[in-house]
Amino acid sequence: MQVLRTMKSTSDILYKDRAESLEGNQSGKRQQTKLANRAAILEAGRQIFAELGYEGTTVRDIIRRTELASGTFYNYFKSKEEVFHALHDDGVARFKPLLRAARENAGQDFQAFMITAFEAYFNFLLNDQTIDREMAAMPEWTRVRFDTPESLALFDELKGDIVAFATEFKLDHVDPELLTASCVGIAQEIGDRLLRGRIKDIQAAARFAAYFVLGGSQRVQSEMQA
Amino acid sequence: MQVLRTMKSTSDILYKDRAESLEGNQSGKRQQTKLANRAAILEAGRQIFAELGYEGTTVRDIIRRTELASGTFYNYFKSKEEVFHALHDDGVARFKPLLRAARENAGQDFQAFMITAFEAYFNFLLNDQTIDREMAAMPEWTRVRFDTPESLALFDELKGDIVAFATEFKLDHVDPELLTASCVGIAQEIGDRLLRGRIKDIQAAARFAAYFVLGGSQRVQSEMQA
DNA sequence: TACGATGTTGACGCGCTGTCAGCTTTTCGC
DNA sequence: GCGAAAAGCTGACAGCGCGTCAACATCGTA
Repeated sequence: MQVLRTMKSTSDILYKDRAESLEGNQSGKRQQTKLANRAAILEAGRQIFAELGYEGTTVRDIIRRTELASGTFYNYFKSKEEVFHALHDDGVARFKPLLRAARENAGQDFQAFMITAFEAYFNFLLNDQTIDREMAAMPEWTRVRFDTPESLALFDELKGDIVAFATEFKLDHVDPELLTASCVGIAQEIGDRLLRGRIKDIQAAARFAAYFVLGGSQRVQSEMQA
Repeated sequence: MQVLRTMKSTSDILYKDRAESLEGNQSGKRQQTKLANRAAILEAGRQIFAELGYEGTTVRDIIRRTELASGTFYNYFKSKEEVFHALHDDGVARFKPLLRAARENAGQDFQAFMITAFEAYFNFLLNDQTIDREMAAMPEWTRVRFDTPESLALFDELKGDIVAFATEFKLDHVDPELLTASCVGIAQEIGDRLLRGRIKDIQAAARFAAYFVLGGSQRVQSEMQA
């Protein structure tokens, strides 16, 4: 049985939009069911991953939460991994504009950019319906981390921004690769602690991270040119 | 058939030592085979994980590389996850003394401590027989990350060191939790890029990270007290 | 309406999981 | 040494998830 009625407000619309952009968007009944099925699988996946963790969930668990037959799953995704990647990329796509906004609003102000960017990331992590959020909050020892092309593209964009500011501020002895890596590492590790409640204050954390990066870059610059 | 002859130089001796410290160490034949079996499973696990990745390997793959029967595996470990954790903790245990040495040698010199610690970590990552190394080098999108109690203990020790230095240098407005998180994040992210060859020069990376942390801490201190 | 195209269904074979009754080896008391 | 008991190894087995595919249902089209 196909799924058509199970359209649930926010996230499904997102999935649908994304899917539409990938395929031709004639709106025959065929196309509609395909979209609805894809959305249903993704939504089910999101729920199940949040409940059972990545390792714990099976393709069967996901498909059982929909009204589809097991075989149908494989018309849409190759594996649970692919579902997770789709959900992850979805999150990245939603975050991207926030990073862009941070850049636009900051103008030439490196510090403002950093503060806004970190704060946007932390807020996103805590408030958006990211799968990563639910999973990081789980008390497991074994975590999964994803480096999809989508994430890597985001990192590259960030690196571009950072290089631009670094040039502007004459940080010519600061390796952009190392600097970007550091920013990402700091964001991830602090983000993780925010998710687990070991750190509470988002704004304080964002300011910390921003000042840290600024001070760090300058120090590297002065030490390296010596 | 039990395994006794398969003793292979370095790593097995490690496993054996660790296991011995856990159990009573009478050296009856029984005890000896237990040690050898445990070591054989761990060594097989190390190999298979490196070949097939975490997700890709099964308990059967591991046990098949030893001369033991499938049921025997469960006398030693509950799952492949537990094998991985044991291997991981093994690595942590080998790294710990390196961190201690860095602290001892540095004396009151924060900068020296940071440089040595980062360099020790990066060298360890690249040269020691860590499973994490082999796995990070794999071109996968889906990675695993482990936070065993052993790792967490290491982080705590690091945090202790950092707090000591922070006190010494009057960085009283720098949140130790955030600072430690940043150090760990930087180390991990740069370490990852070293493993994948995106960054080559270990010493340069270590100096970068150290100066970055020092400059970052100072900047945070001055900004936060303002 | 009728027919091809497209998509769905669920049963099937395969491989992995964790267990357990039966067997082999070691230990221990005498 | 010897024999019984304890410890531990073994591999077959039931249960389940995986990915496939022939049969079936539904849609698009003339």
